[in-house]
Amino acid sequence: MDPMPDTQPVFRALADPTRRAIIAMLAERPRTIGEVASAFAVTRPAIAKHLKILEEGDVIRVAVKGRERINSLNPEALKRAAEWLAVFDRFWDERLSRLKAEVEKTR
Amino acid sequence: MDPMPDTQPVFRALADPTRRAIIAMLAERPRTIGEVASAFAVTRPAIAKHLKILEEGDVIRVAVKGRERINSLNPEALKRAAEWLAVFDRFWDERLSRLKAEVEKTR
DNA sequence: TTGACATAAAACCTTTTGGTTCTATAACTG
DNA sequence: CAGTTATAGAACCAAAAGGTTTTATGTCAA
Repeated sequence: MDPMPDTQPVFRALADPTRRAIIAMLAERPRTIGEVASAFAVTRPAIAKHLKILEEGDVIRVAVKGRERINSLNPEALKRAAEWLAVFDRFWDERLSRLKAEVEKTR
Repeated sequence: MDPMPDTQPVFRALADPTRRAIIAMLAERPRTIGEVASAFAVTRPAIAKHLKILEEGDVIRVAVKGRERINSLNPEALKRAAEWLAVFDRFWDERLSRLKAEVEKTR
């Protein structure tokens, strides 16, 4: 009944406000776990767990560089969630929906 | 850091696959709790709880009619989640993002 | 008014979530 | 090599999530 079955990990990743804030941070630029953690009041392991969940949802990609793990945003995953929601676009903006369809077709 | 603070109830509502399926059902037409429940393997109270969470996120609106509660989709709430995600659009489709901005401006 | 029906509400249970602290391990750096 | 740094990982905890069953309650229909 869920129109797109593999959206679960993404929506799960998006469910927590700290994780959404991390997404916003990483949209700016890639960061190490330590850099991300220093921006929040919670402990490093807590942030590491959030990052793992984001990784499971493919919302972030991790590059191991020496002893550092550099986390960067993978916007494609967010696109999946956005597309799920786009199915309902017609209910609140018929016009935008048509434009979107046009763009999808012609690109 | 979360660009839009009151998105939490919506994203929370969207986090569960059963609730997303309910959203899809109600997009079709409004339904009573019983009607919704009959489409799932879980019990009626479980569905009632899901509907309450959807209501808390303002994703559905409830009209009490006699002994029935008629649940209908409120797409505006989904729009809020979609808009949060739209901030990241430019990362995966620069062109669509510009079109969207245009639509917002001229309507 | 009596029974069936739609839902509410309480009590309870198990698993997951989001967090902690403490202990390792591996990699740079002087 | 020695010390510091970046992260991993285990063990643990409280609260929330998702579910159940059982018990009420209000409403419709005969």
